[in-house]
Amino acid sequence: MLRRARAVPAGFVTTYGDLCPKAPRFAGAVMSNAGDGVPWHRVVRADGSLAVGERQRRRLEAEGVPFRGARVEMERAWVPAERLG
DNA sequence: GTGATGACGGAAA
DNA sequence: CTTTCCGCCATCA
Repeated sequence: MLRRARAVPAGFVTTYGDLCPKAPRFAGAVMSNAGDGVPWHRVVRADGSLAVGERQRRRLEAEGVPFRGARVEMERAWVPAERLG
């Protein structure tokens, strides 16, 4: 799970549901626990909205993640967890 | 063992 | 498109 999160390249994002389809909430809890060492900012909700806050958005924009209003353009930035490895 | 909660997701109105 | 409601599995009190 965390392995996938780490495999997400800069400029792209994945979703909690991708990392843990059976318990997406659990994925979030794990990320929080993981803290640093994982690009947690590249993990967003399935609809592209952010879960953490402004901090996350800044990081994503800095990496060139396309935004549409308050949400990420999943069509462009979403990389399915399956493709990570 | 039980009940409540959460960095979520999908369906319905 | 937005707002509501229920289900999911693991943790914690």
